[in-house]
Amino acid sequence: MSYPIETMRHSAAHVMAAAIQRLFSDARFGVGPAIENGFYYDIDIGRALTPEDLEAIQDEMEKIAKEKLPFERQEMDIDQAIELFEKLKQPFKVELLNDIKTKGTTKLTEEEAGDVDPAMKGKVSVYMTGTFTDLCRGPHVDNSGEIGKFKVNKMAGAYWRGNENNPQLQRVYGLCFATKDELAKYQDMLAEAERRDHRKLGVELDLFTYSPLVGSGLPMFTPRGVILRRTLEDFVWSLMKPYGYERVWIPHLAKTDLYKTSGHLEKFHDDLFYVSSKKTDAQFVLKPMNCPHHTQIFASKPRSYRDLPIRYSEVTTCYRDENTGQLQGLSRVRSLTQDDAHVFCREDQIEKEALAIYDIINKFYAAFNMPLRVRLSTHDPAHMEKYLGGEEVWARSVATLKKLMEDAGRTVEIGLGEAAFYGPKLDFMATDAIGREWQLATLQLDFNLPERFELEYVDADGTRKRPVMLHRAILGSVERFTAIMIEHFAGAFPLWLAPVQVAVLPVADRHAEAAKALAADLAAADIRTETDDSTESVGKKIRNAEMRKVPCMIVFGDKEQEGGELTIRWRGVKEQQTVKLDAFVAEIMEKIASKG
RNA sequence: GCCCACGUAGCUCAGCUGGUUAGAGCAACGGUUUUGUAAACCGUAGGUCGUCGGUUCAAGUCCGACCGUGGGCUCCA
Repeated sequence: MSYPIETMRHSAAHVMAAAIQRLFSDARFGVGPAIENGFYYDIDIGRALTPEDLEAIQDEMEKIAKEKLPFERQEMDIDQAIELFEKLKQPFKVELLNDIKTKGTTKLTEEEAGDVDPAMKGKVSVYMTGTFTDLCRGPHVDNSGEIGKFKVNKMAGAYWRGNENNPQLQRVYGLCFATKDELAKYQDMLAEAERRDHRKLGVELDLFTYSPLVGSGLPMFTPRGVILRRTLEDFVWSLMKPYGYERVWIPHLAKTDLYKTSGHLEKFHDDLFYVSSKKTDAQFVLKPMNCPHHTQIFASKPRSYRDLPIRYSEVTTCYRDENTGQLQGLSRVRSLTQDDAHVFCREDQIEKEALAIYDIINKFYAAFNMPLRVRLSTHDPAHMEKYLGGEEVWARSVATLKKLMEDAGRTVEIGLGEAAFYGPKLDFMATDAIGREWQLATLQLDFNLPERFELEYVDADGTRKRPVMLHRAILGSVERFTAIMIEHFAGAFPLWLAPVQVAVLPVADRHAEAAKALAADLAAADIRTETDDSTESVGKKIRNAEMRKVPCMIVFGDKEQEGGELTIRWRGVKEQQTVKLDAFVAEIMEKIASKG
């Protein structure tokens, strides 16, 4: 008999709870759902779990699986269940039952409720696995032997019901798959992800660094890392420029008044860095985003309908005071650089502008071989009170975005009611080389900021109208994107991105001078070149270049110095190639131009 | 911010239950070698064991605070 994987994973959570109960008889249980790739259970055993405990839990689970204990369902009145779980000393379960009794659901928000089975009104179901009894809606597998292959793999603190005012429980995670192969494949993927970890490769390849004196979450980029960043930025700019984008520049500080007007102060006040002045009473903040500044450039003079669209772009750093515990390598930082742009346009221009942005996004991700998935977050027509602007404008904008994606031949997932109050948006999810998906590019319509800042243009009929604002990012945050690229390529960047593109390796001292001259020639053609004139063997120089993942090596000895041909070794390829300098430069230039 | 784990040379790691001058490999530096496709050989230097405080005759090792890093705190009976 085969079951849906979610059923197996959820059942595995029960089996784990049963194992934990055998090992720690006074354990109190929170909730234990199936999750992506496995399951977890929140527990409280009065002390911290150790890695040895996790192994013991895994062993006990395997025993229970062998015992093939049946999952037995029993239905009872809620009061009866409360009595049962009080007797079992399970206060968290009793709390859930009281919720069901008063609210009919354990869901935390109203929106999630409403899937209550009418046949179960006033009643709940309880599942028993051996001596372990759990409040559970089910369904489950028949017996504990049918939970597939599993591995208890990590633990972490988690607040009861996700609220930091509640007691903190320990969350024990497990992986669970139907077959051994699938579990092994997933574990391999995790191992591969670890091998590619940008934090590790960032140090090895000398791309970025941190300092405790500068502060956590504030990465600094080394010369090599900056080449990577700049190359990405330049590429995006080359795609944007033909569409009439212009560059602007804004300071990294602003008075709090700016964010009072935009509404961000109220919304993000805990996440801002405050800066005070001893010379004035004004209170400043480090900018957490750029849109408010950009509106002020737009507002700096009267605008005609003929001026629109106005497209401001800027690659600039923002600062957000994230919880220190949430910082993570380059992916979650306190100083993040956005490749930001804002388009101010008339409503009838939305389509054309959105199409241009889509084109830029599409071309950009194609260059990385990263497939895209698109999600359109829309308004909920039944609750227009939640949104700014009339339903007509919303319906038109959503239809425009939707049509755009359909014309482009993309299937769009619709997130009904998931739009921000100020406008609908398109999010683009890119899949990396090991199958992980990242939300990167985004395109958002904004009816709110033009309103708040009272932006206007004079229309053809002489009346003042409000422009629509489009926010868009292609790579999101440069830091996060760099991290994803490092992992996507496992540090082995293609030629056009590689910080060092060609390494010239002189065979002996007597070749060093000519080798350097060759390197200078290549550098003159804008090829990033380094010469390794250390007194090491050729084998060692090749090994070093391979370890630094330099895409192209030129071994330069007597042959090359006398004949006019170069000996080329491409990264990871044993066979060498012999070419003339001109042909080599042409080949490299061609590869760089085609993003090879 | 909260919970848990971790922090020994630039990097990767040893250092047993607290007990003499804290070790190794790679990297760096010096010398010899002048090398032809993934590691030549010899030597030198480099650490207030994250920081500060405490316990002890004695602390890298135990305790506390702070700093930093990692896992998680969204997945709902």
